Parts: sequence; C-alpha cells; structure tokens
Amino acid sequence: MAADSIAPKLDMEDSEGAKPEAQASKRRKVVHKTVMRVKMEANVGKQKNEGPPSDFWSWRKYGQKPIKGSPYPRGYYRCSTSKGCSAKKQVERCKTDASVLVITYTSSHNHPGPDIHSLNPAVQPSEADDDPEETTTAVSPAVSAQEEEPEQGQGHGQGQGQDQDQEQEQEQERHPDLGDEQDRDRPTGVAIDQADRAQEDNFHYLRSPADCSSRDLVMEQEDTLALQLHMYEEPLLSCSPEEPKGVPAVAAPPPPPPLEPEGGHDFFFDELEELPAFSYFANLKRSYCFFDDRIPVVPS
DNA sequence: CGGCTTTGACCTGCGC
DNA sequence: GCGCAGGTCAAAGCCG
Repeated sequence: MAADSIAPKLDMEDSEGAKPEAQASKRRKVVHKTVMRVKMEANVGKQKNEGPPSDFWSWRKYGQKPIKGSPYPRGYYRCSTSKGCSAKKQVERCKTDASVLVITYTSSHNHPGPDIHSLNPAVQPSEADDDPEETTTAVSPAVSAQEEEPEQGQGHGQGQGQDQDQEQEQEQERHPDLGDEQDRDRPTGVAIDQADRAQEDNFHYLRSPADCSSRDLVMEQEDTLALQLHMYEEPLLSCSPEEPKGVPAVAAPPPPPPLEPEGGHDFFFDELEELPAFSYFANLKRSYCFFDDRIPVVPS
C-alpha cells in the first residue's frame, strides 16, 4: 500500500509526470540530489548528545541500509515537518573518512518551514515573511534537490516554476560572498547561526577547496542559471562514497533550512550523525569549509 | 499519548 | 532472465 506512496510518487511524478517517455524515465535516480559533505570532529560521532547538527526541518528516520563497499550504513530520513512533504535525505559516512558525513538531499519540501521568527527572536519577521519564496517554497537543502533532468533540462513535471524560484535562492545562497542572499533568505542562517554556533564547534563543514566562494552548477536548472553559476570539476574529497568524481558536481547551496523546531533530535544512526542543513550556511558564512555538491544523477 | 528510532522484509531498478 | 543493490514500508519498542 505505501509501497507507491514514496518512491514511485517522487520519481514518477517528476520524471515521468512531465515526460513519460523521458530517457531516464525509469531511472531510479533520475532525480537530482544535493550532496553535501560535512566534516566533523571525530569525537562528535560518538557524542550524539553534543547536538547533532540538524536543519530547520524535522526529519524522521525511516530506514537504514548497509551500503556495499562502505563500512558505514546509510540512513534514510524523511521530512516529518509536514505529512505531505516528500523531502528526503540520506546520511552516510564517508567510507574513506569516517569524520566526513555525506548528506544527500532529495525531493523538496512542499510546505513552509517552521516559523523562524518564533524560534529566533533575533530574526526579524520582516525578512522571513518578506520572502514569499522562502515561506512558500520552504527552501531547504532538500529543496535544492529538485527532481529534474540534468540533461537538456527538460523540466520534469514537478515544480518547474518553483524550481526557478528556488534556483535563484539557491544561487544566492551559494554565493554567500555576494551577501545578497543573506539579505533575504538568510534569516534562517542568522537564527541558525546562534544555534549552530554551539554545534559548529564540533562540526566542520567542508567546502570545495576548488572554489570556496561558489562552485555551484545547476544543470537541471536553466542554462541561464548555469551561466551564472560556477562549475567546478574537482574531486571534492578523496572520500567520495559514490560520487562521480569525474562528473562536475553541482554545488548546492544548502538552503536554508529553517530552524529546528524540535530542538535537534536528528541524530545519526549509531555511527552516522545527521547534519544541520542550515548549519552549512551558518558555517559557510563563518568561513567554514564544507562541501556541498549538487550532483544531478545522470544516467550515463 | 505522541512521535521517533530500530530492524527485517519486500519491491523496484540496473547491470550482466 | 537472473542476481545484486538500493530504497522504502511496516511493526515493535523506547523516549520525551
């Protein structure tokens, strides 16, 4: 019964919904994924109480599976903020570097994030409310992972228009240096900033050494956006569990996840710990190093 | 009482 | 067509 409630829904809707005969229509992973690598202190892994960095959204773990070739299992999380939210994320540890967490965001939130204002008085309501996009699209790490085809960019049926909005936001997020993004959707980052501050102590967000400023590439998005984005073709880390190093990873501006209404209950599985999506932002701003690669899974 | 985590089994997709 | 791996669901148990 629920068998088709998730996977089929997400992949099918996006991939086949728009183009039933799409080349990768059947591809299990046709959807775009936002892969982020987060380096954390070795001790953090065992200190769940330390406060696993979590994003605004509430994630509920719905599965865990050992991955072939990786000594660490992969945890599957779904957004529990909203019942209808299809946002998902996978958390696994780098097989070559246990201190590096690899978070893959898929799907997007179809609901507004938690009230940041309430969570963070420091944040001005004007900012958050001011941005309809933020509230409506609830830009989040997962959001950046729109299910689209990296190829011709034929939009899958899912929210194309929405994607565009998100794209812009993402772009801005990816360019913290620009400072523009902080102006609008960073309210979350600000709020998070405080909360994350404690966490960042343990977590180090690694960013692509190639381009610390911005190395994002939104292939699934519009070419126009791609032009504005920066492509980087560097093997982020030597610990790519399954990422096509040869493939240009798209930087995912880890969106702005809202604050954590629950209080940070996202813990990794035994060994893996969840990362705060929005944390990257805060850290990013802090000049932290973190890798966020948006890897459009392209059927080779 | 409600929500979340954990574990096992099942299903789908891909590669050979 | 078969086998392997990944991904998801469902039930039970635990914690807040």
